[in-house]
Amino acid sequence: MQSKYDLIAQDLLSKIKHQQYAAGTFLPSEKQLGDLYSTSRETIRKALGQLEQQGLIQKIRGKGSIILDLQRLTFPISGIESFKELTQHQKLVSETQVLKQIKTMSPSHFNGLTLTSQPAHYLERLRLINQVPVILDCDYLLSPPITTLPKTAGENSLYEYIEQELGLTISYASKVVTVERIPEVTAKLLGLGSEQLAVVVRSLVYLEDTTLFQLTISIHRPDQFKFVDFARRTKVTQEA
Amino acid sequence: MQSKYDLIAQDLLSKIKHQQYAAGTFLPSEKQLGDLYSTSRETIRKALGQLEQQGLIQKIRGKGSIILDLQRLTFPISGIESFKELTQHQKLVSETQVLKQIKTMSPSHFNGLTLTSQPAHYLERLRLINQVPVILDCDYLLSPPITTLPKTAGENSLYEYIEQELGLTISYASKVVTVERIPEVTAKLLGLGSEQLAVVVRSLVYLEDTTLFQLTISIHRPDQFKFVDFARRTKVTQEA
DNA sequence: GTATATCACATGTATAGTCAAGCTCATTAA
DNA sequence: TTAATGAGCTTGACTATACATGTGATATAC
Repeated sequence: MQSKYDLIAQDLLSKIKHQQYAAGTFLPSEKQLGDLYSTSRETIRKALGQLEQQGLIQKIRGKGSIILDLQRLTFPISGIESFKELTQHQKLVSETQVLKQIKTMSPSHFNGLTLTSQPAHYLERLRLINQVPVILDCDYLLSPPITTLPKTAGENSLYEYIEQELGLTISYASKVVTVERIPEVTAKLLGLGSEQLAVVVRSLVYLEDTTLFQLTISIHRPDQFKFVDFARRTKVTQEA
Repeated sequence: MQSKYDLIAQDLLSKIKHQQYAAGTFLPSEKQLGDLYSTSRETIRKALGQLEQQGLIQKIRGKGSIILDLQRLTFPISGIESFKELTQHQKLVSETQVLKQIKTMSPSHFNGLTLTSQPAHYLERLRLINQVPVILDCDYLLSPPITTLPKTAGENSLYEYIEQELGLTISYASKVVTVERIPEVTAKLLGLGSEQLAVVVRSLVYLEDTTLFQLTISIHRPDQFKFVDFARRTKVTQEA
């Protein structure tokens, strides 16, 4: 069940997308929205806080919440999204080829970290957009908590299987993006010549209870790679 | 002046960094923290919300707030940080060479967007870490709101000048990261051979009142490029 | 005419309270 | 012994209220 402020945030998002609220104009005031949705101002503020965090609106003290231009925020790979979710939003013709699916042990080193090696399902998938290979995804799905992994899960949406079928809640991820020379075998898979550079995204994905459940090495064709990010200047400094 | 929950968030962050609260353990409960800081539970919750957003803690319903491993979150280029802030956090020996500083007009096209061309200060700076060139930054600082730009601002911290001297508040940015072939001239500046790929980050940076004030093209040496991101799975879907 | 004061309204911060729901553990009942 | 219950903790959601502070327009005083 979703909370009231989640529903309001989604409703506002939908109204913004359908231009019932136009970019550059102000939303109704928090009080007015509270009356509209029959809720308190704090609940409205939580909904608006979500939209602000995602870069859909900008709150200005004493004035109101102005709607930002959505055009400038297309194709966000920021956040945690599955390939299926990503391509669906962009309405692209996508395809996934499962190259390998075996049981093995997870690597003990990742992103310069030492991890405990655990039983895992190893999954290798090639992603194509408009028949062109763009990404090679290599996943380790740790065996607790993911004990069984049907073949169809990899072909369809892995996250859909994990969240819908297994009832697990994916919570957060840390990612490291680098540019590296890749082995000739993988370069060929992506249709690249030898001695080529590729964008490598290494992710550690965690569940709600902070359990690590997925390690992913995602290799992108550099000429197809595009990463769009929205960032807010944080007040809390990271220094001592 | 900072708010109470900002101060609490910073205090908790500092205590986590200094391992007064160890990774993997739970923070005191919201009620206990409220007593500790002599404040209400809601105020504590706002502070904890900030820390959760930044990936420092994970809140678990019914249990508490668990402290995540900071080691796994080093070198975040996510967010909006100036080069100086970035290198200071990492305690790196950095240097900035101002290559060019002239008045010109801002480009009318950027990231596939059409913008209105405006008077601007154009700034070209080479960033070195440990005497090695790693980034070439090309900035357009729009003339309203940034009318005067002393030479020292570019050499020291540009954001310090904008925030401290001019009293402007930097609020948010949209970034697009791609990998591109770059002109031989710029490749030489970064110590790269010809026909080389580089990571190009194009940013639009805005003030609190949604005024665009900065356009940046940041060209990174691919072998030195590293982007670390923390992401939470969002509940609010971007689809219709 | 111009500057100032004021007022209405916007968001920001803080507090106190209520109820729901998840987790842990001890007690109880079968 | 085992299973169910419930107390007491936790966080999540929501409401109501108060006051501070920024914005903008109007009215007032000079």
